[in-house]
Amino acid sequence: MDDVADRAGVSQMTVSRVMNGKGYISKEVRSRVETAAQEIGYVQNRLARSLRSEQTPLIAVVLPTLGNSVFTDVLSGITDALTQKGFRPVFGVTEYSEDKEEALVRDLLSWRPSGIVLAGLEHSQATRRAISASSVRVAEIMDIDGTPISVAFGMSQRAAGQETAKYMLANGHRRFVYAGSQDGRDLRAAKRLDGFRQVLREAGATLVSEHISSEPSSMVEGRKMTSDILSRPDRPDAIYYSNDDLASGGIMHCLANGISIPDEIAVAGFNGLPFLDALPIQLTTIVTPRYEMGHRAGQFLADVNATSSDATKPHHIDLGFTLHEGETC
Amino acid sequence: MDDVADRAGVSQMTVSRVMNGKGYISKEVRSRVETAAQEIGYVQNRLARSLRSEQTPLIAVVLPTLGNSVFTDVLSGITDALTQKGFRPVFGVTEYSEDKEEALVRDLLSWRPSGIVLAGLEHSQATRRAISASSVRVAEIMDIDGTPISVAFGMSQRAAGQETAKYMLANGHRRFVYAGSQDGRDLRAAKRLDGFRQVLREAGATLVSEHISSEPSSMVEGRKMTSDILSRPDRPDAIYYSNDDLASGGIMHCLANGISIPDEIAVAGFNGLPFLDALPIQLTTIVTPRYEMGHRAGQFLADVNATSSDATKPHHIDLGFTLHEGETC
DNA sequence: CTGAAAGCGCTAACAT
DNA sequence: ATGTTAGCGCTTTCAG
Repeated sequence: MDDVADRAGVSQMTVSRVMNGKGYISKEVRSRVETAAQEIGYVQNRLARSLRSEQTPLIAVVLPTLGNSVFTDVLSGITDALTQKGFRPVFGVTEYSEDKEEALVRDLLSWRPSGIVLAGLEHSQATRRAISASSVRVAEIMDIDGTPISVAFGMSQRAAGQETAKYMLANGHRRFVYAGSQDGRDLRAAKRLDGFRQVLREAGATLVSEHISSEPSSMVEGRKMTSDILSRPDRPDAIYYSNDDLASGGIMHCLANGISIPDEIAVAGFNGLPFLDALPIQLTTIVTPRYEMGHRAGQFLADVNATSSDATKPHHIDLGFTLHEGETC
Repeated sequence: MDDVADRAGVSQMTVSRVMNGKGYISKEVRSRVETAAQEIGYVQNRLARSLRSEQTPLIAVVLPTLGNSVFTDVLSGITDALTQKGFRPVFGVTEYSEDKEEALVRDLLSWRPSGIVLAGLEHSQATRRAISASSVRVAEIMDIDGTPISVAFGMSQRAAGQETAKYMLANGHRRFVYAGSQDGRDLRAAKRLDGFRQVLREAGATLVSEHISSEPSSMVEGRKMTSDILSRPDRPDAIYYSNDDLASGGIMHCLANGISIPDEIAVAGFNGLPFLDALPIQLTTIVTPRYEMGHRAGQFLADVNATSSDATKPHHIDLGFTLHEGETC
């Protein structure tokens, strides 16, 4: 900056003001400084700026995985919202581990980000402490069943499970199987299953069994699991999958083996991923506002005007979901 | 840090050494410092650290989009490699625009990252200048057809197109249609098409037409395009899609309309996405090392031992690809 | 409208 | 094995 100042014949402070568009600068000086900066290829050092000004345009983003399009959709929403306001996401993945989340949060907080995005509402005590000690603004996403640290942008996972169960029951199905993945480490899937179970119980229907694969969810895994489920003696009349990937794998299994859906077996998924529209048969699923959850969280954190240390008490913003009836139930 | 030092009864410098595990510290002092830090909930300020030490564990990542699983796979590879070595990705998306890439690179460079990942080999003059002026280490990914700035981890897009064409020709197809998306802004898809065309020309086969949708690629879009293509009078006997999303949409169209593949129409894609394995029919495609390209690039940039300002001249590392024959040709 | 001085929190370099 | 000094590049604050 000194070099630019020398070259433009002004003080370093004036250069700073020009670069940041702050304070009044005569047009003449401004253009001289801009030219000088251009000429020597000056690039601001944001580390210094952020250190001194005690604020960074950085938002920490902590997600369970990048291997599931659900989170890349969310990340996409966050990124778009942030980019628009000149913020940058800096992020890490937890692989669904609370310990890793804790370490990551601690590390990311050392960059003094002005905000942090967390997935879900369940975090270790230490994570919560670290966050509240740092006074970053927090946005939790995906879930609203529980108490947020500050603001949660999400939907009720439990209600999604309930609504799916109700719809399947309404269509006459009585004997169910649940198919999930990730060893059940996905807490939100667990909440959906919980809601699903509850409605079944109240209706006197049967949840024959719960299949939880240890693999990450994928179409291939869904196809495999479905093959297993359908080859057992206690064949159900409907399968509730923890998400669309698994469910569409199930559809593929049936398609490939001439099993008629929903006559021989009904299936339902969760998420409402775009590719479902391309399948030969429309999957019954819950459409979730993935991009929007990320986008809203990003907007919230990038909003400079919002009260910094929210005096408002923890609350959630329900972005809802819709049941896509489809043809598989 | 001063507070920690006071509490532990040592100098600030000692705290610094403990926090960073540098230099010799007696066990006694170390534990005193660690306790003190714990007690007051001390969190390093990496801005200050990076400013003073003139190095950051930050890697800038610039990708065209997050809306295509190809790039999220790559990002996943990058993230894994970086995380392992204590680096953090900070990133942005260009939406396939060179101008946005330029602005993004400039902005990200202001964080003084120690490395930057760029997609493809084509960048504006200004982008190249900004990068070379900053002395960050650069890794380009995806493509190797061209001259990298420094090191490229990728595969030959052109060769992929050529190999696909050869395989399809070998299977007796003669009249082709190409189906692409993104308004052709995807330069790598363009290179594949180029290789494809060339082989066709040499073999005297016909490229009946090229359909380029303005939408981002997706299964739904692929299904739509296929429907269009097959309803025209000059029906081809094979379709080469710019990627698997489009191609599997084509498969879905055929499946839903009782069109037999490859008898009535042959199809081929590109990428070898995992979900293909779940489809009722195996798509002929090129399997690309997406995660690996990201991972290798990440490892390279996070490798502290590597020569900083590579004296070595620009080169590429060919991670190759494999043709998955499948059943659709 | 512009400038001078001070200092953000840390670590490199040099003591001891 | 630990301490002292200086300064990274910027912005805050106060002057004019």
